[in-house]
Amino acid sequence: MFDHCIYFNTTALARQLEREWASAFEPFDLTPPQAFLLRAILDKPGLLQREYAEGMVVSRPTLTRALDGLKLKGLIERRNTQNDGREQSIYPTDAALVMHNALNEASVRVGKRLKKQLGNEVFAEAVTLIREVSKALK
Amino acid sequence: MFDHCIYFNTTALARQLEREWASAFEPFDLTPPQAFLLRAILDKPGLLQREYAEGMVVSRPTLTRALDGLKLKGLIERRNTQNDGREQSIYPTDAALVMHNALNEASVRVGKRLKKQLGNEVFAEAVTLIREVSKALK
DNA sequence: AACTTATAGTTGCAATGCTAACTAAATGAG
DNA sequence: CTCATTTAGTTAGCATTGCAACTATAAGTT
Repeated sequence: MFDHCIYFNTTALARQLEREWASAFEPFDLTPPQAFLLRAILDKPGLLQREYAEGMVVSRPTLTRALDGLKLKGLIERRNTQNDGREQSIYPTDAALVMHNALNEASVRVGKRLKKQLGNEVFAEAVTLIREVSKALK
Repeated sequence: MFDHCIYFNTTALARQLEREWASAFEPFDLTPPQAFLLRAILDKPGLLQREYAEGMVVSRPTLTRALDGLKLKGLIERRNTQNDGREQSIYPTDAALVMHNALNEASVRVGKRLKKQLGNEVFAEAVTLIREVSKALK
């Protein structure tokens, strides 16, 4: 019934992908949103919360709670910045640094499996179009 | 950083689309998941909860709760089936029947707007590819 | 007939996400 | 300098979602 509906098909796909990446990150005891945020922090440490929220395309309240989760697991810390009393910079802890490569590789592995199943071209085309739709909505 | 990641881009798009459809269904006081489920029930009334769950590609617990919401709004009712004491068939109430066309049209309108922005071809191609990825994950 | 297994639906729990409303600090205008 | 506005981050409240575990009924086995 909703075969041609972009909302229906995209949200369904998002849920399926969530499951795939969840099992990929399970060995790290991280959910996909936590793992992706941590990867972003490991890639570019020391940014403001606001900046990570923008990068992850989530609201600031969502980011606050995602960081709470990572903090609880001892993977990040918040540091007050020098100049501005409102700001907090985020840094990975040593425990997080250790996971850096394995985390990225676990994610890449899932992607590769999908690419193999779909063919590189179809996969790349899919990502491109998804991004195009996303861009059109901004 | 996650420009080529299908998980990242799909979940981000799903959240954007959620917002678009949320505002489309706001006049009906329905969230997108509620509205889509109701549309499915209006289109094919009298199926089992299990069957709607399959159709919507959500788990049965999720469907139970979505129906609870629609029930609370007086839009559906659960009827015990004749043969099997475990089963419940779902029917729309008169209040729901009245909304049928307007509901579908509200959804179509959002789709049309997006199609216009993207071009029919890009839009159709996007949906096709999203479905292909989805299928590959089954 | 008695016992095991499968199926329909529900409930508990946890995670993600948003909007609205809040605190605290910085900036800008008069 | 004072007051209004903006910005960074948090908190409250709600909806969606899934997994695991549960109840109740049906079906299949011995």
